[in-house]
Amino acid sequence: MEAITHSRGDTFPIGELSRLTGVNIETIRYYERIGMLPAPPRSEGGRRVYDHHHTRVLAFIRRGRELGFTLDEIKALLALGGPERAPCGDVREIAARHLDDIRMKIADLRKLERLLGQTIDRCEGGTAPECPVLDILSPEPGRRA
Amino acid sequence: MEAITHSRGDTFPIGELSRLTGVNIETIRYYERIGMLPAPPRSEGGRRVYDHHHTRVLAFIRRGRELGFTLDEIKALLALGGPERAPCGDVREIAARHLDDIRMKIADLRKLERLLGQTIDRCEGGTAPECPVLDILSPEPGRRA
DNA sequence: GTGCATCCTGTAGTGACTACAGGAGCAAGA
DNA sequence: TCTTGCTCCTGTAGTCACTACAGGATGCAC
Repeated sequence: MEAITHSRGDTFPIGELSRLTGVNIETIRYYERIGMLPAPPRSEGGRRVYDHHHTRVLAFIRRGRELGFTLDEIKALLALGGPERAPCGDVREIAARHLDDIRMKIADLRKLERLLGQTIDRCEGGTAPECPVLDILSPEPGRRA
Repeated sequence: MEAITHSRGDTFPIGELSRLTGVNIETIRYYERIGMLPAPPRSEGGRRVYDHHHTRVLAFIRRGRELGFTLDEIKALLALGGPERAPCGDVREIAARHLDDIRMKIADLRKLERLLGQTIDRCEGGTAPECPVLDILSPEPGRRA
């Protein structure tokens, strides 16, 4: 009463993997090409045959990307989380560095939010000769003629 | 006692424009190629000769990029802020849309910050077989062996 | 057996740069 | 005058993380 598309219960083609993980088919093949995702076995007809393991790895990659990790960072995490779950400290370091980045990004964006918000508030619409939005971008506050 | 590099007081070569605005030389040429920055006149030897106007436009572009506008948005703003400072309402709309984006980005990053922060806190370092950082990425909370 | 969805490979495009090769111009010093 | 060395030129290719498309093969249901 579920998963009718699976041919043998636990293997499935690329389209199904795509549906399961929400990762675009083209992107899956791209990941394989650049070595992010292990190349799966092929069917007689040459089609990729995936199993649950691929779903896990791909979901991991996807989540990592959503969290803003680069593919290289994710590759490192995957390697660390591999066969024997090597030094957790290493994993932690990657994550901590990443957290710093995130905090800086947030700080920048908030500054920007304030600036842009205030500026828009000062804007009346219409065809005023002095537009605060354009002025905040201009490095020279004085010159408007 | 200043600006020795300027040959004639108010015109200067690309390297100087780069220094003045903090924009990479290659990027300046790139902007010219894609029509972001007006092509300057050339010297006899074929070198680009810039003046203060270019500094202003380029600084505008740079600031816009720092604030996260795309080049297309900046192009639109530049057009709007052009010869006759057309409808300020249009400018406002671009900026407002952009502000929405920024707010969403901030919200996302904060969620992420919390998640990552909590996870790292739970991490002891060492070579523990169970690493919370790797687990937050794993879609299956149960499976660790 | 026919139609059609799904899959395959390979290439090229995206945005916003950045890097490099290979050469020309230019200014200052010996 | 010549040389050194910096700046500049064009053009092309690389980056990241995809995305899109062409042109063809496969697989499955009816």
